[in-house]
Amino acid sequence: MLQDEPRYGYQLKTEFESATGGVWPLNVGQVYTTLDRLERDGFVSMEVGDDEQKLYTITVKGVGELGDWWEAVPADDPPPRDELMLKVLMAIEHGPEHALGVLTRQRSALTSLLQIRRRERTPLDRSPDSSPPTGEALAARLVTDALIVRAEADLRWLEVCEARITAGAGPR
Amino acid sequence: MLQDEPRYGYQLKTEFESATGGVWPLNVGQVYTTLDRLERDGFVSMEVGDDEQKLYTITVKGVGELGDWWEAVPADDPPPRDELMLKVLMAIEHGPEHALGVLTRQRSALTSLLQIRRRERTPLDRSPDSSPPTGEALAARLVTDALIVRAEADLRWLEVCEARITAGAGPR
DNA sequence: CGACACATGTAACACGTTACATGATTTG
DNA sequence: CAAATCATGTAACGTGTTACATGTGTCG
Repeated sequence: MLQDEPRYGYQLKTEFESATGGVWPLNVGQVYTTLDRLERDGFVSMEVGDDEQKLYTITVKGVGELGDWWEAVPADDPPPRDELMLKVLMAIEHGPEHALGVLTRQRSALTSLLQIRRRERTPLDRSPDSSPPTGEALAARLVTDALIVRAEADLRWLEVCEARITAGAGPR
Repeated sequence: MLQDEPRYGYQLKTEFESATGGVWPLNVGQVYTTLDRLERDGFVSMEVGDDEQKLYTITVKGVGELGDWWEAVPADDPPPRDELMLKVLMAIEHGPEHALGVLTRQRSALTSLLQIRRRERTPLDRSPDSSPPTGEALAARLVTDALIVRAEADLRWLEVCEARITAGAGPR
């Protein structure tokens, strides 16, 4: 956001929340601690205006870092410790029976969660001439879409796991 | 793991790594700090054997907590702060042109990453009578599967984002 | 005999996060 | 005038993570 133009701390909070469709509430305090740390590392600089309020500006170093961030694809080596994966792997370690129990429970929980999310997904593109969503509505919609797509992926993965486990444990 | 039977700290490290197919290396030090914290919270208890070595046992309280964990589906409210989502939403905030650039770059990066992973996926189920993978091999395979499925989901999502943005910015 | 696995820990840091405290300005 | 919004911060905590230090046993 600072790349756009300098901002106040509080402003960053409100704009962040509107940019993310209100799904990610942000404690203001965290904005200030983060800004302090960014300043410590030389990524932003701060100046106090006549009104005692603090304007934060991104530095050259900060712009460079940001450029890298825009390009970077979220790292994967080692793969991020994911709770679901961990849970399934540990369940397997615990024995196939236990693993199957955990898997089916996770699967049914995820299925109903998915249905809820599909229903929650704002159905705003009914008529063909309705204007596409913008701003906060768009952001909220995209987040929901992402959560749905990810849940579907997890579900598919759980099915793969079940298949592999029954294949390994059943007919042997 | 402790639910199975009491273990040494070092043992937890090695077993964790083998249970996760070697994809998640674990600093031993972390095992001990974590065990200390678990003991502090009353989830495990420790006793020193005659050989000066420390055996960690799960407590009743710990078993209860673990039971909850097995059942729980990874929380989602508010949705986890995800780097990719954040990046896309911030790119949109920055303007459609910038967003499209970021999106296509992310998409191509993810596509090639996906191809690499698909190739890396150990093709061990060639012959129909080969025994299914077990232990470490199974774990490693499942992790790869998960990463692939998730990457596919991210890719689909990126396409949805592109569609919505071009629909919102192009013909308007 | 030297390297490696086994085994245990400590100190320190960064980061995300929250609870709390304070004051100015705007608006119903 | 009271409540909400704007605006700024601090102290503290928990956790993930690493670097470092130390010692025993075993095996080629």
